Amino acid sequence: MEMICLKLTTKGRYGLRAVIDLAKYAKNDPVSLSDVAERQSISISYLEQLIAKLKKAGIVQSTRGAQGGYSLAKNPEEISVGEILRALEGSLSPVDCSAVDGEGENECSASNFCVTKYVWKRINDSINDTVNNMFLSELLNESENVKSDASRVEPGC
Amino acid sequence: MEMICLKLTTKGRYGLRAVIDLAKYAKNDPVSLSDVAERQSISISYLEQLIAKLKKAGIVQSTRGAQGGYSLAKNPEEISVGEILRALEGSLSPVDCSAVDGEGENECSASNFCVTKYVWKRINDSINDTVNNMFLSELLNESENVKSDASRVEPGC
DNA sequence: ATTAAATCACAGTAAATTACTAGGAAATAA
DNA sequence: TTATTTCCTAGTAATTTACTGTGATTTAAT
Repeated sequence: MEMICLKLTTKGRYGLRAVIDLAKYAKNDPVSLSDVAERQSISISYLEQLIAKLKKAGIVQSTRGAQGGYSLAKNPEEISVGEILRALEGSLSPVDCSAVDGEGENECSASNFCVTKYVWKRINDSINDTVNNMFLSELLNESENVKSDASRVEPGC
Repeated sequence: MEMICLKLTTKGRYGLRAVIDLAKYAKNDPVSLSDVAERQSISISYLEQLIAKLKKAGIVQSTRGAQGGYSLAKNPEEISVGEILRALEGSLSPVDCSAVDGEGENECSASNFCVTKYVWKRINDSINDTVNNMFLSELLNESENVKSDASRVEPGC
């Protein structure tokens, strides 16, 4: 299984905000990226690139043309934070040693085994356990516990 | 409490290898950085910068002059992977929103609360739980379960 | 049919970060 | 005194990030 890459870049941060925005505003009709961009203070061009990754991963769906836009492709309880971040950030491990995911191909040979691999694997596992078990629905609930528009954020958050 | 930054850079990767190297080879006398550098295939200049961070953090100690070098400043069971990585990588959170560590100063105001903060906090907590509870002694044990020199690694691992 | 609104695709680019290298000063054992 | 070592600071090439720009394609509304 693929692993996510941290520290998170704007791809992951902005992209997650965009997904949350869609979950809140695209319940009936799709919403245009310009709407999302304005609400989230992200440029449309950049958002386009992020949403393309999300679409490719089957997280959002699009309708083209006027009055078109984007909406979620699945129910919020079926979308994990893990799949969102992986779609946006790519499949990089904290370190680029494929031994970490146990696929064995480029794995360090037994005669040259790395202890540090053990560390990266433990870190990876804990990150993935966390994000694969957090679902968009949980975030929406969290945001409703707060009075104001929880999808609006300070720059950098 | 400070949080570590992932994806890990060469600072964290090389630095952890250097600490493991010291744990294995500097049991009696300090070992010089040139020895560590050769064993680990890392340039001395670069290692000097990394070891300076480790010294500042109280993880290693130095003896200057000829026949000098470095050794651990504490017992392996007292040195967590978390403190090693934080010393090397700095205090960055996955995202640069200080609300994550709960210090409150730059915290997003309640009227502008971010849901995403909740996500970063959960990720941070899981990473830190993991690395703060892994100790150098555990890595040394792991490495002894493998026949060959476990502190030698492939480049990139 | 035309137009306006939207997705889609791809190329380029300034700024920041990473991963080093270089040069030398200071300390100390032999 | 000399060789060996830590210590300190500055510089720099390569890479990555975080965008912007241009334009084609699709479609609803008029």
